[in-house]
Amino acid sequence: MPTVRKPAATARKAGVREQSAQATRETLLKAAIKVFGKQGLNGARVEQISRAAKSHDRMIYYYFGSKEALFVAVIEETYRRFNEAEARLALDLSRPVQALRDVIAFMWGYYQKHPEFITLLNSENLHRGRHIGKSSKAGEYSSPALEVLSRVLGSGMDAGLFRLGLRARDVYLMIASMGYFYLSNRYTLSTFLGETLDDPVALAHWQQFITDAVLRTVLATVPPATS
Amino acid sequence: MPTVRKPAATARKAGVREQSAQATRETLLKAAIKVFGKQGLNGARVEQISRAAKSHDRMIYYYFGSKEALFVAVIEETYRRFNEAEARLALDLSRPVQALRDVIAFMWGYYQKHPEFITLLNSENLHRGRHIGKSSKAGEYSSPALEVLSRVLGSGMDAGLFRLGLRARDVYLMIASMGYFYLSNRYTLSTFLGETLDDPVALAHWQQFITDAVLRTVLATVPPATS
Amino acid sequence: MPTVRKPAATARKAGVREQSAQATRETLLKAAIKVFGKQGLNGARVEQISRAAKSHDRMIYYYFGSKEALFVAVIEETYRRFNEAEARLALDLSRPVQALRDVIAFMWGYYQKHPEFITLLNSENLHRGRHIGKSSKAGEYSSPALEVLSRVLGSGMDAGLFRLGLRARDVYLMIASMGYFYLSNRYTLSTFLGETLDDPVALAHWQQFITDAVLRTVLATVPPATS
Amino acid sequence: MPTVRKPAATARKAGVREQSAQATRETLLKAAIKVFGKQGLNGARVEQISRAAKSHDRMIYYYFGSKEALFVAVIEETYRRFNEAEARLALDLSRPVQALRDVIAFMWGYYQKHPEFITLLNSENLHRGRHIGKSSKAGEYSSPALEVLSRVLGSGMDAGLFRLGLRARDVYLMIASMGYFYLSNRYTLSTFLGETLDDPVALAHWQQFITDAVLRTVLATVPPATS
DNA sequence: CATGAATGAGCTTTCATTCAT
DNA sequence: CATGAATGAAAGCTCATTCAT
Repeated sequence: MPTVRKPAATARKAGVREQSAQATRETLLKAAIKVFGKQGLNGARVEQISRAAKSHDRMIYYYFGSKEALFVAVIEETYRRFNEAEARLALDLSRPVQALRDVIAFMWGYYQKHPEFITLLNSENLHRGRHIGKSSKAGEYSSPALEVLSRVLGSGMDAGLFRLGLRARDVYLMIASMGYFYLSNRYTLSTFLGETLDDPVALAHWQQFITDAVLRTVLATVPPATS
Repeated sequence: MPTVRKPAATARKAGVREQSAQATRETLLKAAIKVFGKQGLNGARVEQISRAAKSHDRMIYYYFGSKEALFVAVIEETYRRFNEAEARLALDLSRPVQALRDVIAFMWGYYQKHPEFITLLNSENLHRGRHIGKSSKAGEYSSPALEVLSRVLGSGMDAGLFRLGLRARDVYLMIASMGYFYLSNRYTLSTFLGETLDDPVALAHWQQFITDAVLRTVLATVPPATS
Repeated sequence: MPTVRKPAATARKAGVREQSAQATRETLLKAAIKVFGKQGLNGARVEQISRAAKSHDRMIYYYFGSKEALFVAVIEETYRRFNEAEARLALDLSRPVQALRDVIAFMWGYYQKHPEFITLLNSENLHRGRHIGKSSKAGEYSSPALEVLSRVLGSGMDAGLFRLGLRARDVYLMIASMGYFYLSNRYTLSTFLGETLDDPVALAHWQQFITDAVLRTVLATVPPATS
Repeated sequence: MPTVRKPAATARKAGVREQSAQATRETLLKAAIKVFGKQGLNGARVEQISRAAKSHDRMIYYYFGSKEALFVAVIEETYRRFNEAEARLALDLSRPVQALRDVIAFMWGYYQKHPEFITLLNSENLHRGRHIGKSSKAGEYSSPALEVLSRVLGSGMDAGLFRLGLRARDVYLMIASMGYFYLSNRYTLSTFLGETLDDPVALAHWQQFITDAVLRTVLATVPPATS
């Protein structure tokens, strides 16, 4: 079993060495996110990553132990970032409809800005979640957004705006589905639909449609036609 | 540059030989669908495929020219099957709501019965649609369902049941999204949501939710609470 | 799991291909015996072997699957050869003492002519017999010599020459010990004893001593001093 | 060329530092004996040793200069211990037969209690005694037991018990062979003989056999059957 | 004295592909 | 048409060793 170094947390002084060690590890991790996030686990090459980090293959094994372990670290970091971003989402619960629109906009935006997130999740699902399973942090991944969404829905129900009995999980999945799928599958969809999905107009239209669909699903009273 | 043989073209007599050749080709293709459909393009091994087909690596090169070309053939065949299945879908246009339910049930069912379809599309999208692009049959892939769905929506609108201005494409994407994403990402979602998505109850619930959401999005008049 | 080719035993005609394939496999095996037999499992390099066989690393994996599997094949082959040689040993059971001398001479000679045998056994014992354990032919390794020796001893006992109650196993071990140890450990022994063990005189003396010791151990009546 | 530090030589004050330095060196050496003694020179990993010593790779280079040099030190120390143990052997020369039995028992016991001794010697012989040759202490390795044994034999001869003309070296080699070989090769022998060699009964039997064989080889008059 | 970080050479192994009949 | 043998490039990984404090 390879020895994996976790940069010394116990170091008395945060000297130059530790900093640079941390830096190496982090540079590698960032490079790995980029490369894995473009090519998936299988497609990525260790050397590609180490080169992108201006380091050496060897360092990946020094800090992470194996390509797979690095991938696990990448998945963890990616989730962490996503959760962090979700946690930063400031919602005005007193205006449930707007809050819901904001959640949709956030997720749609996040997927667009972080294509590596999509690729990594696809790669991980190709492997049937094997690496998340291995992760010791698996428990911490549950979405803070779920809770927030739950509060949004609750406040909407209290206000009589949203229909009762809705589960945050379902609404969350709906929002995620519609955004994720569109972006993840845009290349085959392009061929299938015979049109571009990438241009700003198409993207805006789809955000509008998601929003519309979610609101119609959630609202107690049908809104008048929006488009 | 490898010479790719299309058996039918060169065979002198349409005899036993050609048949067995066709059979070999088809066995290889089927095996390739299975293997690519489980591991993706990168994860699949040429030998795995030839062994699954009880044939030899060499035959893959004989019939298809390269691993990638085989993958293209697999994608083509997979699309063909999907379109064929969609084409077989018999809808009663006089009952638009039921027809819509049937479309949803069909797609949800198809994804479930054909996990290789999902994996293949994911793999193809990972490669930004490179292989579909290479395919000469790219034009034939557009969904017959789209057209059917278009007619369903039209008939629903005519009957005053569905709201006007709906695009079949959007509704199709919505249905596809919600089914595909759920199944494709079930492993990471399981961790994320902290619950199983695979059991019959969960699956039935989600079909119900999709149906509900689509109907609410499409219907001119809000239905009373369904669940 | 790598696919290992066993050269087609089912080939109708032993054509050039099969012959050359067999040849490649055998050349690799012979080279492996030489290299493993000089450096042990750990010390040997795959490339060393393939180069010695004027073949390629790849071929080792083609025919044997892994370095370890090749080592297993080497151990098997080495045992096979040893057993074969033992089996060829023609003993005159009517002259038990001479027969015993012949067994001793044979084993002492075999160890000297086959230093790789010693090195391989040492390497295998370093690994606690792991590879022999893996071998499917493990059962076939028991020495034919044991049986022959058993008959020699029996006939000697019947003739009243050898003392009763002797076990062939013990005598065999004694002969093997004294020959094997001397040759296997000659380098450290040289230092330890401060003399050369390799020269013909020393070798002949030791054979004489082994013979003497074994006979004294075995004979019912003490022979007169031999040296 | 690495600078090898002999702590005692450079230490200014024979204070705490030197002691702890000596301690580190010794801990490393002990760990090295263990690891080399289990895996041989090739199989052992520098990191394994430093970890077993709760020290660092670097320290091995600091104190010994290289892995090989450490191995030399290990061989030296191992020989030293063996000689020391032999030297402690108290023999009653007035009872030559018993003294001989004691020598046999000692060596058989030592091999059993010190499997690392066997592995190290095997490893060293695999390398044709290269490291002992490098050792500056090579001269000191000759066995004190040889001399003792010589005296035992002499006194036995004087008493008319042992036959004349016996060389201590030969008897020593005989005793060593039969003990060492049995233990060193027990794994392959197990397979070869189809029986366990490790259990107490088998071990006791073999000690008995060695003793018997040695005595028969040495005694002037045949003893009556012992077993 | 001690230590974490870094390194490059080289190891075993894998893979898609082509050769030779 | 089919097949076993062969191949080279490169992948992931390991190791003893040295650097920089």
